[in-house]
Amino acid sequence: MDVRTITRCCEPVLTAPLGEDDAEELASAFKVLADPARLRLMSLVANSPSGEVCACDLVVPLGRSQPTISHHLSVLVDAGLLARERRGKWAWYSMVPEKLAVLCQILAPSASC
Amino acid sequence: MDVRTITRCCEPVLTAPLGEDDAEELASAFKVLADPARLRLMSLVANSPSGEVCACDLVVPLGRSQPTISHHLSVLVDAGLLARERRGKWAWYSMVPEKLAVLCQILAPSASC
DNA sequence: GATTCGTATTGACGAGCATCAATCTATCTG
DNA sequence: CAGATAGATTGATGCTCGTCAATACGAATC
Repeated sequence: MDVRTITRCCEPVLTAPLGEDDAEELASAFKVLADPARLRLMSLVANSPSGEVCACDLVVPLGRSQPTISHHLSVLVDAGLLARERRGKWAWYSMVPEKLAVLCQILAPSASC
Repeated sequence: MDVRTITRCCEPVLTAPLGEDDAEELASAFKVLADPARLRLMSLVANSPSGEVCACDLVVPLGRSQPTISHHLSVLVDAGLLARERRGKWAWYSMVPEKLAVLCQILAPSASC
């Protein structure tokens, strides 16, 4: 199972025993969400009217250093939860909402489909 | 926001900016899921025909020591994801599926409701 | 080309946690 | 009560990771 490639609805992991490899992979996906700074970053991007946010506008509201913000943004991009686009000196980030829905469906398929 | 007390549907955190305290709490909830041993334990309980599993039947399939299994089960119970019932010498565990659905709805409200 | 500015990377430090061995607690059975 | 068994707790260890200071990279401007 590759969490990052699952796209169709209703792939309920909790309706079949989970092997060690699959569990490791799914745990890695949740690990990305298990950090308050990353959740706040996603929240700020998700609530931007334009649908994207400049990295330069994320350091102050988060209250962390610039390298820390850059690190968390990279983790979110690597996980496929955010998309990065460079424009000149600035980096703009936008949501990839499908990834969240996939994790949701894995957890609670009965609630979604 | 108290993740463990939210019961109604559609409480989309990602449609409103997330404060540091709320983010910390939500991150803690995901941290519980961000471990392969705990995911496998939940998977085994969720797939039990009787709806409950004796702790004595979880040590061997997980391939971890008895104290480690006991530790993870306690974490899951404390998070409200599993319920524990003692019967004599044995401890039986069952799912509390509502908690998973709550996390799902927080993440991807549009997919569920 | 030199400077400036935004972002990414590197290295180091400290906290948190998954794990196990040893021990303790509780319950059942002679 | 004594022994046995299931589960929880304690203490220690090693690893992961969030964080920051310092630095490197890249693009725009002069």
